[in-house]
Amino acid sequence: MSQDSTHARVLRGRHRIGVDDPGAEGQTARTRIQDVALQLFIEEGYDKTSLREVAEKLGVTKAALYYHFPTKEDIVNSLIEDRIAQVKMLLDWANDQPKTPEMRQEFVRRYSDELQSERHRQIIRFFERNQTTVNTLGSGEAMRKQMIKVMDTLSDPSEPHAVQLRRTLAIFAIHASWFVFREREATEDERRDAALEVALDLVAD
Amino acid sequence: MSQDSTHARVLRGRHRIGVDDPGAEGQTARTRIQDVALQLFIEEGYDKTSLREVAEKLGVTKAALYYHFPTKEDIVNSLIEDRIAQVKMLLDWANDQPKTPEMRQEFVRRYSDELQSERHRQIIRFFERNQTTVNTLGSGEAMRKQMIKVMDTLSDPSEPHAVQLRRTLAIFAIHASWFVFREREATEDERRDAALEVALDLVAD
DNA sequence: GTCTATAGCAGGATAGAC
DNA sequence: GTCTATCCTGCTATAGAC
Repeated sequence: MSQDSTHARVLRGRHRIGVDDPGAEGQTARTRIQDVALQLFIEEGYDKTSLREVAEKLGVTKAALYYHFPTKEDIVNSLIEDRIAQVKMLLDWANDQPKTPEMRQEFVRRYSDELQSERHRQIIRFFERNQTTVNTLGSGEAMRKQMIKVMDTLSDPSEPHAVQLRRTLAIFAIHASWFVFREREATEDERRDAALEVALDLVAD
Repeated sequence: MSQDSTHARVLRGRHRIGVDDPGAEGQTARTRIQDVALQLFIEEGYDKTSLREVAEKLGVTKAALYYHFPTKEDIVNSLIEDRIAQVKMLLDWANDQPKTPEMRQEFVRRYSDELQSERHRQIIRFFERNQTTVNTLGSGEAMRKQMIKVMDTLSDPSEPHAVQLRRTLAIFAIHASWFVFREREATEDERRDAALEVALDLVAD
């Protein structure tokens, strides 16, 4: 064995994060970092997750991360911007529609469908579990404002308060369904069906 | 001016946190610390709030805090334990009642009433905004388990999933109402009435 | 694109005087 | 009960080689 076998062993765990040209799974260095960071941010919280941890889980060093993202916050910002863009498409669609009960139901259906994407589900979980962090970020403020637009799509301030709240709850029903059925045995399909049934009823007339 | 006038000026800002014998406002040193910490934990997040900040806002030093609470986490634990005790009284009442729609409605009414207390509203806000922190605390786990008991009070696993979700949403309706009406003009009375109306409907048959 | 090394700072917590 | 002073640890971020 050579003298530096220990060092070599350590280095063996390391590798490039990813090339800009997406690999077989379509993962770039950027998305790989986002994935790992997002998971840790959900599990341990944004503040308690250090870049050292993220780097280790990726098998690289902290400094390598800084090549892809200028700061820790920028990792979060990039995630939130993806989410904002996604919801914006929903809102753009809704803006071209008449404000009917059918539109609201279709909106809810699309909102639910769109959360089939594991990534977006995770971003929402991140958002819910790190609210104080998100509130200090510019992108967090943008997401809050967008949430208000979603509320405006489902009801408007001229309606009775109870109606406004009831309609808004449709979105909460979908979000909360993961929490509620985590403790009760239910398959993912059952969860989605139940959430949709309740949400659709909440926005009906 | 004496030589140490600057030092004296600094010290003038300091005072004892409180005596064990409650003052005019019934505030002990302990509750004063809890109040200030709770507010900061909500605004900036638990992790981003330093004990230095809490101490400064109270006009004392960090070390003084450590006399009243052995660790930073213990401040949070003390708060959560207060909340758990409060909800436990509600659950104890519910356990002596038959499982009828009327009981559920009365439960919801009591749950809403009990949140007239600013302190408990704040603890809930703290909970919602610092979920990742709370998840690493023993007391947080206890509160999560208690939430499941609340769900069990309003419905049970033998019912259809949509019914379970719908009933559970009654509690979310009350919690979410502060968020929803923060953006829309509504008085506190209007907020409470709307929340109660929606919540009562959700647990009705 | 990744590394080693380190600057620079802030946090939680403790010791011991008063 | 409160203070000053300090320890220790861990973090974000940067410099500069390869």
